[in-house]
Amino acid sequence: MAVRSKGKLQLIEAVGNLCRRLGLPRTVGQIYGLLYLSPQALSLEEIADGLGISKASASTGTRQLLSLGAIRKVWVPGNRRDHFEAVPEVGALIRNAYREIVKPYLDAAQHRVEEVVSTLEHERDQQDLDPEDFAFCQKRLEALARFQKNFQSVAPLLEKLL
Amino acid sequence: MAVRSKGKLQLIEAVGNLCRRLGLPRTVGQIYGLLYLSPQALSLEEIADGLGISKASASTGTRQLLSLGAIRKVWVPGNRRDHFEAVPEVGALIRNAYREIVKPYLDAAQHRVEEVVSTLEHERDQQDLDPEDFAFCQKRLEALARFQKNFQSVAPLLEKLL
DNA sequence: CGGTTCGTTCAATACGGATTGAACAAATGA
DNA sequence: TCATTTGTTCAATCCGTATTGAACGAACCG
Repeated sequence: MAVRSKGKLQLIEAVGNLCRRLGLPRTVGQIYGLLYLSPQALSLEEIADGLGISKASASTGTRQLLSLGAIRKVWVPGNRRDHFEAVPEVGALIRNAYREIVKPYLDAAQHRVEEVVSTLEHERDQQDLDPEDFAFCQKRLEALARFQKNFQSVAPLLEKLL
Repeated sequence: MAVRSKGKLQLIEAVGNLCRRLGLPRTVGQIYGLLYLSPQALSLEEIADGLGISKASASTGTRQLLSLGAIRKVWVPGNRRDHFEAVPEVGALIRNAYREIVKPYLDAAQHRVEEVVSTLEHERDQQDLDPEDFAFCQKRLEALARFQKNFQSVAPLLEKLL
């Protein structure tokens, strides 16, 4: 049965839009919003009906949310279906997302900048890159690496504060 | 003339991908990457040629970057064309983006949560929402508002550290 | 004034990824 | 064992938006 409450729909829509901004499917946010305001755990079918989306979307959406640690699968006695409930600690979710997604990305980025520098060095040695041009790029890339390093050093503190 | 250096292309691609993740057009990131590693300011046509994109894309892309404060328009003596250079202080760019984009969004979100609560109160009063259900939602939304408030209070500190 | 050179705008297209329907697999119960 | 319920997978579709070509306007030059 579709969600009737106008207020709940407002929140569901808002979380959906937030997820879209963050590069996640809108349905993922909608599912989390629905569960966040649901006193009982909901089955896949209840989620799909509640939001007016397909069972397939509900299935993939819940799986993404599970892998993000944003929802939990709970067992409802006397019921074969899977049921889901929201993990309501939003701060913990963000900390986790940082550790699992942002942090690894930043580490990879650091490495990528180093690769670029060594590629440029190689090109300079092969006379494929003007030395002056190289010097300029090196300066810029070093500044970038400095920034990244500084960012990574304050990140743990930041993680605590959330 | 298209960019030849493999190293520069690596960085251009990386910044393009980063922008895509952030919900910005890939070309915007590519333009910034190109300018970030360019000793001289470049004209629109040089940007378009260098990246193999259309003049139209270069035009809209530079405008977005200008509005973000990520590039500057510079005047090159004896040349009618507009020229662009990167603002290389990445930290300042991020701080600015936070102030201009993230902060306003968070403020609006705070307000939106309050709206949801009042909508739900109204629905409860109209017997459209079960009182127990309402109480649960209220609890959840209050927790959410608390989190937002806490986040906004540490944000200024965070801004300093970057 | 024409004729060029530039930059912007906008309707049309292209593209990536979200969403879905249908087929499938797994588990349950008669 | 077969029928039913439930969840997943995947190719096909849909949709939003990035990108483009072409037309336009503005500034400049002879």
